[in-house]
Amino acid sequence: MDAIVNKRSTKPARERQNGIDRAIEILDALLRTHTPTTVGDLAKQIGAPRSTLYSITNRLIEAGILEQVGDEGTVYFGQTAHLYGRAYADANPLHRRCREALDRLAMQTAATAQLCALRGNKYVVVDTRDGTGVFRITTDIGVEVPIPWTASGRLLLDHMSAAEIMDFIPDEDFQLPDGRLVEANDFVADIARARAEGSCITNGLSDPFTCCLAAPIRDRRGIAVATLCFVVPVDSAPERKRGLLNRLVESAQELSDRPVSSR
Amino acid sequence: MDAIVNKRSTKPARERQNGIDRAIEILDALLRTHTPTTVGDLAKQIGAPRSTLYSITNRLIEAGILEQVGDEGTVYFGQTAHLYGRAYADANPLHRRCREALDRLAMQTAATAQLCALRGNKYVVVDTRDGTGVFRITTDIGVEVPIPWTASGRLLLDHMSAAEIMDFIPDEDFQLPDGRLVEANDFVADIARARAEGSCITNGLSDPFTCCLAAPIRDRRGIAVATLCFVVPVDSAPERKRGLLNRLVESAQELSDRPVSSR
DNA sequence: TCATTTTGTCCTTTATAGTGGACATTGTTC
DNA sequence: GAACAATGTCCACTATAAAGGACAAAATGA
Repeated sequence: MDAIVNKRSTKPARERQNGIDRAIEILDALLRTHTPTTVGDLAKQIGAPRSTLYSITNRLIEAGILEQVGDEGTVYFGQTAHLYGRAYADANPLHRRCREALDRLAMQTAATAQLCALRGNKYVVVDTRDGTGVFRITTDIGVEVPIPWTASGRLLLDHMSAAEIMDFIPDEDFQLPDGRLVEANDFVADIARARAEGSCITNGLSDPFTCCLAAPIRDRRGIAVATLCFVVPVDSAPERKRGLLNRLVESAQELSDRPVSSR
Repeated sequence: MDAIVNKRSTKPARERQNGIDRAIEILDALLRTHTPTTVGDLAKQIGAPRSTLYSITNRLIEAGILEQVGDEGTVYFGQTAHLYGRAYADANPLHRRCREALDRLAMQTAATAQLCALRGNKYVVVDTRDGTGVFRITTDIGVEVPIPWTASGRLLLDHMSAAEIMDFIPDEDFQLPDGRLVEANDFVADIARARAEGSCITNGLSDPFTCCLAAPIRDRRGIAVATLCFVVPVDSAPERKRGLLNRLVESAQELSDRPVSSR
């Protein structure tokens, strides 16, 4: 049990935690499990006293950030959390434009279109438009996934040196869900190739039946801050994949800031 | 979107506040102002020491719940807040179905369609599909509005007695933006009529140029937990308003059909 | 049926986080 | 250029919240 691993900031797990830290741990635990959870379970997961969690969850419930789900004992995100999130999405110009692009892409292609980004040293799906086809591939928004499992992840690291990359990614994240190991050298080479080509494709990487196509959205410094991504069955026709990738690259370039000419 | 009214305690304004309370005050202040704000401003708004807010905002920024906006000094909601909100919206079955209904309604009618609910003793827009017409009426999601200003508000209170209603709504909320006063008796009568008719229409109430049409989504106990709502120009043709209202009532009834609790 | 586990609440203790200053910078205004 | 207003950081003090149990009640299972 990897109880108190604070991902984003390496802070020494003290014996006595700050209430805000505890609250954040609760929220992140719920995001990770992606399902309503009892307070006792939460306490176990994050290694905190139950009494502490009861008082904090009650306060968060009172504020509407959490809600009691169903009739018994589990809590999950509440309506206030939704309002906070909408405030973010509405205020963030890049995010707004990406949403429109997703709408367009999903509408035109009937494939699952996603907006992806980093969260700490993991990959997350930030937004998605699920495709309409029979093979409706869906992904949970916000669930953290090891970067080497994804096409987007390769693009999102393409401003880093090999050393930085290896330092950034936890060793265990190179192991795929089926047990295979992604070789560090291959991974670094993948990233260089993705950067050179301005896109990335993976076939049956994190899942044997899916193909991921990704294109980077870059800020003015040229750093990939997010990716647009299609998820389609791995056996889709090559020309369809090519067509999808072209659309993706085009949209992602429109969303990118124009690069700043060297100083 | 629980039926039980979200009771957000009127804090006894102690001299020394809990960190979590402070954090919630920060988030709610940002939701209220609906714009990136400096830490100093936040401190002024919620009456807290700047040093405290700096430490709390920094922690929230570290967690991604807040983000620094632009290059200077202001903070606003961050990507993590968005992920929390999406987790809520995806997990809440009623919310999911309402989103689909909004899509349908907005698509078919080209009017602005909204999902509204109570938050404490205020009315908020929870979700919206902005219309495509020339008079594109938009509302900020999550901003609290006095209940008497709205058509939906009348439906959302229709399980309360007159005394409960008057106790629930702050006196000052009966004053409209233009200074007019909503008479308590009229308001209670409005609510009774809305309940009897199963819908509510207001013309030029909170804004002289808009007409609001609303229909209630009820839980199995018959309590209105949310409303579907159209916002159109006040001078729209009566037959159009009637048609919109019919669609609204129909959709809202479909959403009321099954029990709301998630299991 | 009894034995376990889980749940929610309550209490005491003590490490510490929120406070209210001070301080040096930086940005504004006149 | 001086006067003023914000910004971000730091520090010492002490009210208080997280901790760690204890407890009854409810749920679970054997």
